[in-house]
Amino acid sequence: MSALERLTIGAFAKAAGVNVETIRFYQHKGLLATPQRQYGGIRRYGAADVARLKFVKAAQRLGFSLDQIRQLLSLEDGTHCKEAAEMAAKRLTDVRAKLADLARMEVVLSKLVGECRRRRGTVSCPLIAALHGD
Amino acid sequence: MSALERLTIGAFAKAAGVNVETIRFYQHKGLLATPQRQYGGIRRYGAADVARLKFVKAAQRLGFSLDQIRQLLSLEDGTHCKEAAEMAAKRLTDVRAKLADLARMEVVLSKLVGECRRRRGTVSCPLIAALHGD
DNA sequence: GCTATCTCCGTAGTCGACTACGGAGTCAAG
DNA sequence: CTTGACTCCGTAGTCGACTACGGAGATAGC
Repeated sequence: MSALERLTIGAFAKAAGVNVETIRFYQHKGLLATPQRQYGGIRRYGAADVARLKFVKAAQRLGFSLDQIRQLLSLEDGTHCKEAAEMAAKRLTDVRAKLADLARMEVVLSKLVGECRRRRGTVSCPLIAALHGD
Repeated sequence: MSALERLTIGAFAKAAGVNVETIRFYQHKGLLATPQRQYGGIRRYGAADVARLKFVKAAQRLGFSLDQIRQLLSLEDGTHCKEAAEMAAKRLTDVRAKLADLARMEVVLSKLVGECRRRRGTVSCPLIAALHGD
C-alpha cells in the first residue's frame, strides 16, 4: 500500500487543494465518505477519495451546487448518462439565463459609463438620472 | 397635501412594489429614512420616499449591492458624476468578469450536452468522464 | 519522552438580501 | 364602539458554501 492510500486528512486536503474544514464540511453534507478509524487512531484517506473530491471541484467550476453535485456523484459509475445529461442541460439553461441577465446589465452600464465620460460637466449625471427612471 | 404624501408603510410598499418587511430592512440598513411618528401615531411616507425606493430597485437591477447603493444614494444630487461613473465602471468590470466566467461554463456545458446526445448508448458518459478529468 | 503539530468533533459565525414571528398598540369602517 | 386589518419593533431564521474556534486525544520528529 503506497503512501497515497494512507493519507491523513491534512495530506488529503493538500493533495486535493482544499482546506481540511472543507473536507469535514463535505463529509457532513454526504459528498464524501468518513472512513473508519483504525485502532482508535486517526482516519486515513486514499486516491479514490482524492478523485472524488476533484470530481466535486470540477463540477463546481461548471456552477453546480453541492446538492446537484451529490446527485451527480450518485450517477458516477457512468451508466446513467441520460440523467446526467438532463442535469447538465438544466444547468445550461440556468447559465444561459444568467448570461442574458448579465448581458442586459452590460449593455446598460457600458452605455451609461460612456455617457458619463462624454457628458463631463453637464448639469446632471446620466447614471443618477437613469436610476431615477430617466 | 395629496394622499401620496400620507402613505402608510403598507401603501408605500404597494406603491413601490416591495414588501413591508423590505422597507423596514432598508431603513435598518440606512438606505431609507424612518420618518417621525405624528402624535404617537403611525409613520407616514411620501412621493420622495417612493422615488428613493425605486432608485434602489433600479440600481439593484444593474446588480449593485445594497452597500454600493447606499454609496450611490449619497451622490444622488447628480453633482458627483465622476464618483458615480467610477462606481458604474467598477460594476461594469465585475459584470464582464462574471460574463466571461459564465461564457466559459456555457462552452463546456453545451459541448458536453451535445456529446451526451450524440454518444447515446456508449460505454461511459461524456459528462461524468469530463468531471473525472477526462 | 517530550513537545510541537495534527486530528477529532460539535457548535457557531460569515455574507447578502431578505422573510418570518409575535405581542402590543393604532386606525378605519360599519 | 367593536372588530378586523394594519403598524411597530426586535429578534431570529433562511440559503449556500464555507470558515473559525476550542479543548481533548493522537502522532511524528528529535
